[in-house]
Amino acid sequence: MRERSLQLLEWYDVHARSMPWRVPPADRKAGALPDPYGIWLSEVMLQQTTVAAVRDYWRKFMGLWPTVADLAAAQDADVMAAWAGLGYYARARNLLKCARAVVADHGGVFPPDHDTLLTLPGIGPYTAAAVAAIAFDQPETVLDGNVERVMARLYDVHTPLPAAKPELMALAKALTPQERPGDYAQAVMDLGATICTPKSPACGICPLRDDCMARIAGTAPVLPKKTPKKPVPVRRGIAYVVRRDDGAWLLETRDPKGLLGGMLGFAGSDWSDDPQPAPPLDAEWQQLDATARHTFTHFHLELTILWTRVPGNARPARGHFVPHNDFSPTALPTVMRKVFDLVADSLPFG
DNA sequence: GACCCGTGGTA
DNA sequence: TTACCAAGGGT
Repeated sequence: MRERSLQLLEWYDVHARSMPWRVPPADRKAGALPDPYGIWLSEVMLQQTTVAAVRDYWRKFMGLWPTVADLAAAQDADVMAAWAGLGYYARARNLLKCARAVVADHGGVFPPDHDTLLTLPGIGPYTAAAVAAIAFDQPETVLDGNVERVMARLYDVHTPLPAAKPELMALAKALTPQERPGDYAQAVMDLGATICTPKSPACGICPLRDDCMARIAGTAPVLPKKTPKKPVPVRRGIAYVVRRDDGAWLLETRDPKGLLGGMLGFAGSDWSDDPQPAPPLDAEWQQLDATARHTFTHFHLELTILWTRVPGNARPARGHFVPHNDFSPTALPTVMRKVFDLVADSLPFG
């Protein structure tokens, strides 16, 4: 067991990917550790999200809020706007809750142990282990999609996910070394991301190829097995775009719970098989030729766009007018950004 | 365990 | 174009 983890660490010493939040293996071996705040921020952003998508957001957040105390003191709307486009917006809401809990309950310092980290909002089993291992070099075992795949192949596990998780966790734990656990955690994930990939794994250049039971059995490309997913339905809806004569846009902050919770958006109907009209004010609505299409995790959405212009004395039943100069489309979640772009492309007042 | 929750890249 | 997939967490 120890042999395999050492092979992986030697591979990582040469092939570690460079990331803005990462301390390279040479520096860690010399005793350097990363800022726990930056590691926590990166791990939350990386939940179900690719490294490529995270890089710029991480830099932006570190520039706007360099410490956990800065983030804890930020306005909710500013954080949600900065997160716009990254998805899974409950992460941003929990990010703020967590930062404020660290300041209020832990003296503004991230706790180093797994069990205490686990009590914080937005930190689950994976992120608690990742922060403990990467930021504090604790011998915790991370189990993410990469590690699941590497373990399933290394030991030729055919039990489908997610039922296989306990088994894969036990295998991953047995492989975790006491030396350099932080580098080891990152090494397994780098291996999964670059060599032991979901499709067409590069077994020929894998540092664990001689030990890999799935490679020997020829089953690596079909592992890990997964229980089939349900088909995603199509839902429809109506988006109402209102432009006031002075250029202001009618927007609303969505309910903090549920889909796109806490994010800015245009007023709209429900999203369902048979959406009911729900205009935010009385007006002569014009239908846009184009339809906004967007796919969420569990359904496809087709949005009909109705637009209108209203005078300065208009009083909407829902939402609020945002002056043209205060409005930034980048603060919108992607589906609302698509609506905005279609309106801007089709109408003279874009 | 089941379900909800975004987005962009890739084949 | 469709379907899968990515450093998961909350309920």
